[in-house]
Amino acid sequence: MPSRLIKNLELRDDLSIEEKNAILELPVYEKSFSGGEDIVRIGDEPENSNLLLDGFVCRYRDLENGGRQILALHVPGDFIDLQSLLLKVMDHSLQAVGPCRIAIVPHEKLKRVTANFPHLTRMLWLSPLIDAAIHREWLLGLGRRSARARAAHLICELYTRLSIVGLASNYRFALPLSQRLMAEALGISAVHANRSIQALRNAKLIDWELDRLTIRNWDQLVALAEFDPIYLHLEKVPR
Amino acid sequence: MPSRLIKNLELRDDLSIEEKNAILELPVYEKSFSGGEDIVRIGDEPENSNLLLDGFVCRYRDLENGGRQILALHVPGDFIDLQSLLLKVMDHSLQAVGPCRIAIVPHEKLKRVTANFPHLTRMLWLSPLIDAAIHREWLLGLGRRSARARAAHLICELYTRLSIVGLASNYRFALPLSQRLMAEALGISAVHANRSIQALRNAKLIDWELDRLTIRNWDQLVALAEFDPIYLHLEKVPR
DNA sequence: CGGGGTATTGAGCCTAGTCAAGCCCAGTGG
DNA sequence: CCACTGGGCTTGACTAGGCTCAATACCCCG
Repeated sequence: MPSRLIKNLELRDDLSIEEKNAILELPVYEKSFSGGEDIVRIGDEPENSNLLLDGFVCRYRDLENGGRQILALHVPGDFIDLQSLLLKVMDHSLQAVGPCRIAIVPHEKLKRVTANFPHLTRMLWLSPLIDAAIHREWLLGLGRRSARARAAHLICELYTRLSIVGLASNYRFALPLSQRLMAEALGISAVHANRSIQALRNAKLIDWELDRLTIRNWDQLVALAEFDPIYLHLEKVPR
Repeated sequence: MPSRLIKNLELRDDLSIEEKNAILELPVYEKSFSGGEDIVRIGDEPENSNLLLDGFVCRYRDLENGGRQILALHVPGDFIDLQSLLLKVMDHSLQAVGPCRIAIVPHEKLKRVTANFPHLTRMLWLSPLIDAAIHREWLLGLGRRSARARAAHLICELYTRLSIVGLASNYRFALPLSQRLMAEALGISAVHANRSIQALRNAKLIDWELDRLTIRNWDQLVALAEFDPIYLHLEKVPR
């Protein structure tokens, strides 16, 4: 259902009828993955790009010593590997975090869109550009923020991103990450992730039981994380 | 001189005569900056994008506690902020590392290119996509590599990127970074950067005196860094 | 009831941060 | 020519944040 894509793009700029039709006419087929399954692997040369419909997906890289770093987390509505249209060879892998559903769009069709719809093309390119902006924010965190602040920042980011696609509200959302995955995203060990999260709990900033996370003090969480959503580029402006 | 841009794009795919002309006809004006000068600041809404002609530029972000993280380093030939064409508001700052020269291209003209030259447009979008790929590689490093491996990796990356634009050869190149900047890029303190670099020197992997860096043992440096240039997407293929 | 994955807690260690001092070198001004 | 200054590099000593190993508890599910 690329209608999810339309809704997502329209958060950032209006689309014309023709552009919406062009999206709706994209021949997509859907596919489901279960948690832990790889969707695309490093070294692959995909002929399709994937739109995440339901569930969570991460990008990751492994190191020889067994270390693994989660490079990005994706929420429903994200075009998770549009970049493979131009970059050809995958430089990282994509994995389903939990059960998820994906719409597969052939590169060939996307290329046709780029030939006929310049503005829509720009709108599609927003997605990898915002991914890059999020990468930069994570770089700042991994380089300079404390483990606690990084955890707080990730929670702020996920809450914000889930809110705009209607999957979070009232400071509550379903967080399908194990502490191990959280640790892999934050660049720390699982043990330390546990302690960092407990610090947030003890400071009464969050509750997190099973997979439901509740933010108990948004302002303090934002302050601790130095979270500023500017990097998510949520403004609706002509692009 | 956008001819530098043409040369750079042609590393990754051929351009037609018309496409080259379209680039050459871009009205650019040049500007020089001295080391430490900001080129664009976080929060700005630029109406131009910048092509780096000479010198080095970094992207960076500051934290309230005074910490600063360098998010990316750019070498001559890089289109350093094409993303501002779509993202409108800068989510980070750009600073000249040393004296540098820049070609300024109005967004309006670039937009016209995207309307008329789909393939050239895709080629231009390569630049921020490769930036994102480099971001991901740095994320892996900041999250999981040791300080020494990170330093080694940065050296491998810079050598590779400078080689393809003719600014490095025979395992030697001009490295205009102070150890403080190196530390800010690697996400460590200046003191620790010093010790990490000395470790590389003592292991006879590199020499680094003044601003000339010599790689004494490429293979070992690559092995220590687990450097694989796949993420630089250097293949020349139809895009 | 048993097993696997996940969360929690403690103990000891090590990487990297902080603070501080000294060094070298280039540039400046007397 | 020399004293002075400031920036970058180097080193030492101490501290702290985060890692590893290990044991225990927990919970879901079969």
